[in-house]
Amino acid sequence: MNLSKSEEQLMNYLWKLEKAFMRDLLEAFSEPKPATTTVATLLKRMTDKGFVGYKKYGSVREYYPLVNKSEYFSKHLNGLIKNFFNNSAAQFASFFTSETNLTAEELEELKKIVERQIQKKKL
Amino acid sequence: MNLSKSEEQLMNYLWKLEKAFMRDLLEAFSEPKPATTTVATLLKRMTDKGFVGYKKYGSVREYYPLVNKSEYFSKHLNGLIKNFFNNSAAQFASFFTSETNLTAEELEELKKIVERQIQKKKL
DNA sequence: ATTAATATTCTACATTTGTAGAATATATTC
DNA sequence: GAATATATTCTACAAATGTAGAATATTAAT
Repeated sequence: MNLSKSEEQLMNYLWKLEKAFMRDLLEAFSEPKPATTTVATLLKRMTDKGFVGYKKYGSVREYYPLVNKSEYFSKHLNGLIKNFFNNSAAQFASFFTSETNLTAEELEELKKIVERQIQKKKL
Repeated sequence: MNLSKSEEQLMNYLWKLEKAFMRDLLEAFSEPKPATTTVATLLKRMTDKGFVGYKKYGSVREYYPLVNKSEYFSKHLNGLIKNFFNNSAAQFASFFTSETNLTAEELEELKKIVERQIQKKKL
């Protein structure tokens, strides 16, 4: 089961807040904010799908993510990679660096990151 | 307007084939293949959405992509990046290298790619 | 306690998506 | 040309999604 676009957006707020009451989530949206009931519906669906949990304080719920962002994201990314790059992460990486316009600094940064990864592998 | 999951899959075959008749597309699917009408419906929707064009040969159509794969993909990716990484490609890159498990060779390859990009920037 | 604000549940409904049958048009083969 | 295979159009329908009103429960404020 997967999150839909708007569920994903809400999930993002939840990841950022780490835990949140309805109020907090509504605040997170920029204008025009969706109706409370809309958010409630989404939360219910997300809960049903197993992406969101909550703790009850009286009758009010404090929601929190049940999946962590990088986990979710990397699954996503792997799907994309599989779908578009015959499952080759390297092929994707190549595409990524040429198509995403990183600045010189970002590229240097990326290079360092890669080097660090290489070092790690060598241990 | 965006492609749905199964439209995307079909689009992938079309990108690979560059141009194709109904028959070719059906062949591209692995078992269990969808019904011809299913593919036809998808093609019609994709045509309506402006992602696919065709040339008529008599009454039969040879379909071809109207958007190119990297273009489509990079838009996609940018969406993801915007959505998950506050629009920072570098942040994404960092995530990517640590989460996607590239082999040592792939990392070296990636490093070269990045270096090449850096060189390009310097010109 | 009464009122006002909020949260939750239920219900609803238009769109989009996944999937394909029926009917029809066309092309191919014997 | 009759039979067969194939493509296209039309119609259909269930599930998922985006969105929210109505009703209700709960909490906070006066």
